[in-house]
Amino acid sequence: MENHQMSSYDFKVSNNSFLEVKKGDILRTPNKESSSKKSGKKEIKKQHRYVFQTRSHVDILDDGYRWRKYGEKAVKNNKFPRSYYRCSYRGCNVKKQIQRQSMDEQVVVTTYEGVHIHPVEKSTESFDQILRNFQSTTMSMSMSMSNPIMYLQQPN
DNA sequence: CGCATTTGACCCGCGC
DNA sequence: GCGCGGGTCAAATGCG
Repeated sequence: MENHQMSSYDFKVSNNSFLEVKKGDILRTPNKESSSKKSGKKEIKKQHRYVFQTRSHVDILDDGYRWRKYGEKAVKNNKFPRSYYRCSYRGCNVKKQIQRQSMDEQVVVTTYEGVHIHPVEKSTESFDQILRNFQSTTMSMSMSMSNPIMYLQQPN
């Protein structure tokens, strides 16, 4: 269908759904570098941002970390609300937002923001494996391509 | 009883 | 300056 470059990975998931992973662009601080204004308030800038586009009927994907939901807001162009999660570990400011596409109810966009400062609590069956694979691949890809897109799908 | 979720209010940046 | 869209807070509630 799409004319994107796609790499196929086999991904074992408990469900019968296949995963379609899309790498978002790494957004860093634009022109503003938080010079003055409120000092000691929000020093945290967006460092890493991974955008996962998952095709599944469940929005909650267990990646091994414990998340605490802290908000939910509806976005303008989508009929489904967006959920905001945060890592429960103290000091770990990793955020995560989950949004379902209105066009395709099955498509769930998961956005990770930041890096964890602690190891994974639970042993994820395959998600952390795919995550690892995904990260290493996209890192090398992002250097050459500005818009790396990957598709992961599970064969039945 | 401790922790996660819920949900409306609040807040902030931006465009008009 | 105000309204809007998006992000976060926090009190109440729920649940194991």
